[in-house]
Amino acid sequence: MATAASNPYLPSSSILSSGSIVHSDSGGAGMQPVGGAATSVSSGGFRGESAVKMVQSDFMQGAMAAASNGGHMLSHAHQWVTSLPHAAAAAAAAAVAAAEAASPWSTSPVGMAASPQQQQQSQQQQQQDVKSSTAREDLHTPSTLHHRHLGPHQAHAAPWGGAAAAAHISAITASQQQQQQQQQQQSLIYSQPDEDTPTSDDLEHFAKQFKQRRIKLGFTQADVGLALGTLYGNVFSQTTICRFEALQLSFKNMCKLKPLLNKWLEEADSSTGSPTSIDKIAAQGRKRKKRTSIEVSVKGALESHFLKCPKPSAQEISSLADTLQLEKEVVRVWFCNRRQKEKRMTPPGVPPTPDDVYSQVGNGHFLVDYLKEASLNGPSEAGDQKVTTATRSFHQLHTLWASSKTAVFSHVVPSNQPCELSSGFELCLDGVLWILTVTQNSHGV
DNA sequence: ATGCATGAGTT
DNA sequence: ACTCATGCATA
Repeated sequence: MATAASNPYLPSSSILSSGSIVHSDSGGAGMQPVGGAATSVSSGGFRGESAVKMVQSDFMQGAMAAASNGGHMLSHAHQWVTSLPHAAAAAAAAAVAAAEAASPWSTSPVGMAASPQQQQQSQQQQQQDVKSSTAREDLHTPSTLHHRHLGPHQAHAAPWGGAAAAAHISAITASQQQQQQQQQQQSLIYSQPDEDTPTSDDLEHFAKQFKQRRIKLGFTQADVGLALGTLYGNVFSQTTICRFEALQLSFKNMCKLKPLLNKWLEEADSSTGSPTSIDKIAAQGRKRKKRTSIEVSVKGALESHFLKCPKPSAQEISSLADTLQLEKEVVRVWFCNRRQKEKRMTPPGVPPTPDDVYSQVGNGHFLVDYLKEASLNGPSEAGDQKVTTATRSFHQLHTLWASSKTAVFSHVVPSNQPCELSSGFELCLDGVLWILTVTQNSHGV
């Protein structure tokens, strides 16, 4: 398509000037204090607001998508192809065949005509999600939400709102319809005895338990992925398993995978011996475009734009790409991924509560404290002990912001272009706009 | 564990 | 051109 295929990507080196790129990303992951920090942070915010339980039943789409996943790798070959497409193709083909034959979802354990009772506390304003032109009115879930003190721009789409809104299963029964709009803020969720569509809490719990058992049984995420392939014909990567455990998939996606993982779990649980004979699937044949590493400052600029406009037009993307000296395609993809990130289960979009705002950032301190301290220090001069605090707060802040783990930090936006050695960030807390600036040796707020 | 990427399916 | 499910490659 018009996407990658047509673009003459540079094999490796220069996408930007030169050494400017490299490193960067790691900010989010690498800087996390301890392994699992990300999880705890996100789940914390999640639970805090968990009055909203989401349930939904349409995973059809997901199933279809999954079914096709085995095939995409053998579709075609091109510029980046450099390695053995054959073996891979064969393997893939086999996988596809298996998948089609098995079609685990045809007899899916999950209720299919279930209740589309999900709704979200969304405030999807200019969001597009309204794909279900046919089915029911949509959920503009209004009033019930907390307001967000982020005045200006749009609120980000609700975490799962997008997907939820897509609910199209038409087998809605009158009785079910009504409940949708209500029960949001109520923790009272009728939980059907059956394991129909799980609630977000169910998923969270399952994921946690799954991970625990998996580790106890001595399996790696990759192992599970492969096992799923041999057992049900659908191979999954370590990445996917990882994301499942970390609740970093869309709600719908989580629902789709849960049954499979659950099966695996049961099986692995019982057969305490050597699992099935799984041979590794050869590495993929088709070579991807070299992963572009986007500079922090550039990333900040992108983030900034994203907050203003999550869905820039082609034109805007072009100019933005031009400004940042990035390929248009890279920018486009960045936005796509960024949007997708907003929709993951780990709730970036949950309305920030005061508690969130004052959430701890480490060392027993609170973010706001850091900011205040920093502000007292004022636009300090040289690097002293005092500045250290500000510095650290900034780093903390930046780290959290970079990883976008919580709603609070997602409001932190870079405010200026990286033409110099300084970079600025704005943070809106309780209606107060904070602007942090960092320069070479001094740090001011 | 996560950033950038691909591709099928939609709109 | 977008969304969504996924994953290679990498920090």
